Amino acid sequence: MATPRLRSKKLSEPTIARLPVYQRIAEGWLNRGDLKIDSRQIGELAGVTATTVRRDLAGLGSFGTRGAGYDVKVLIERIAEALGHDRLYDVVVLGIGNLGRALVNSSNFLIRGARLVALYDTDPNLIGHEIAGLVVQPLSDPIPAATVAVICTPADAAQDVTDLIVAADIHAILNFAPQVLTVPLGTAVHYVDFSIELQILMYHLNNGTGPLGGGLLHSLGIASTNPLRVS
Amino acid sequence: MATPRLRSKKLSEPTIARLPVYQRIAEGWLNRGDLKIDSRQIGELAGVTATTVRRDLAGLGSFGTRGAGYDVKVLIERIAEALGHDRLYDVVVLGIGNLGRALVNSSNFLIRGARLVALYDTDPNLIGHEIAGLVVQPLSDPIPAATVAVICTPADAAQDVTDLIVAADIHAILNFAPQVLTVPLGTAVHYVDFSIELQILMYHLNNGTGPLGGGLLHSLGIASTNPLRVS
DNA sequence: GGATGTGAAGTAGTTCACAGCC
DNA sequence: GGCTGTGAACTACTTCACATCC
Repeated sequence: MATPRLRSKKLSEPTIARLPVYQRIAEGWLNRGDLKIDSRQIGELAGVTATTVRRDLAGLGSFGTRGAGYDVKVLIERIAEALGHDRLYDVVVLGIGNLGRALVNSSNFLIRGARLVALYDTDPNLIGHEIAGLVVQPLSDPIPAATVAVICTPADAAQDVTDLIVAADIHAILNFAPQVLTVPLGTAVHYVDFSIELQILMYHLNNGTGPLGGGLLHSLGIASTNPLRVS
Repeated sequence: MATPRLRSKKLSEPTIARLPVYQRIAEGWLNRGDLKIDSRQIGELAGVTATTVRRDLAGLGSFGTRGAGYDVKVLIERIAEALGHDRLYDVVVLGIGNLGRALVNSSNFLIRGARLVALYDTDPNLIGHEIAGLVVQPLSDPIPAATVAVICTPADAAQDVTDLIVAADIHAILNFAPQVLTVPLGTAVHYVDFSIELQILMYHLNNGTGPLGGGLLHSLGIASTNPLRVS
């Protein structure tokens, strides 16, 4: 058996969002020389229950050893496979302002499998300059048929840029502009919106869910020094 | 009746994340002079169903008019109330690299109610410089008892900075560093992680859920040009 | 003993369908 | 007519509890 090359049937959306966190935890563990980790340890560090961790990982095929936990290296590898890190992804970034520069220069943004292939902007002062090893191009240049486009433009430019992206036959967009995009059916858009994150925190501050309750457990979870529940 | 000052009992986590999107849509509507909007229109622009919009808004008290929709101004105001925008939030930002600068200079990050009160960094070249109207301070300076702390440091500095934040009696943290934080029970941490967003898109690219399926409908939803389902 | 993996139960969120009101 | 607001049905996710295997 041993789970064939078939990309594990279908993972739930929350699971997909947690896998990169588990992977990062495992990498930290590996760097410190630990070769085994169990679901309780992962759960504590990720801010979720051990059961959730086991269910998530069970979805990638059974590779844990009962009584011992998971082999850290295998864990990292399995998550990489599940997320598709074994393929190569060409990424273009449009809008090289502060945010765009922060992203392309960040050692954490482009993980294994992702490769930056082009940068675009409209600012004449930026065009021609080399950033992160690439020369910033004007938006009038043709956009290559990359895998993922990242939008870091101001909100009012985001839709125009999106139209260019769609015309370039790119079907996945990561949008940092605070602007809902209109795209043809078949193009995936994922939104990252800083102010929304701040507003969610603000809501919880007002309603005790956060500071007083102690168990926020958001999208990616909350870590606490008393990881073991009072039970 | 008319919903008293009581902060609407309790909103679900997904609802809270959608409200800012509705609000932004309403603001765009208002800027274009439209004073009425209905749940179907909001839903199309936000990438969710009209029913979901109505349920979300019903949680803020019944202020829609049957047959007509919602008054845009009232809608904006009600969401602001629900999210607690009528209070004042002091925000400190720690780590003024590219990302920190992008945030504090962004017109979208600090919404009504949020006020930037201090910036911190360790880089001697930055300390003393004025950014976004504030002088960057060294981390050795005392941190004021603000409402929210935003961490934009590299991953390896994040935990140290967190300890300073906790010592300063701040109970809400927005963390942009790719690092799970350990905080005392009672401190809310919300994570924003760019590489995770990219990885989620990559997963969907591999599994057809995104580009081929057409209906991603992520955390914040996907917009499509054919908003009406083929039904 | 100890930790995985998983049916079964529980909980949360979404969608349906329609009564109620404008 | 049209659109809101909501009980009821459904779907998705999490947690419990335990059989299973090292």
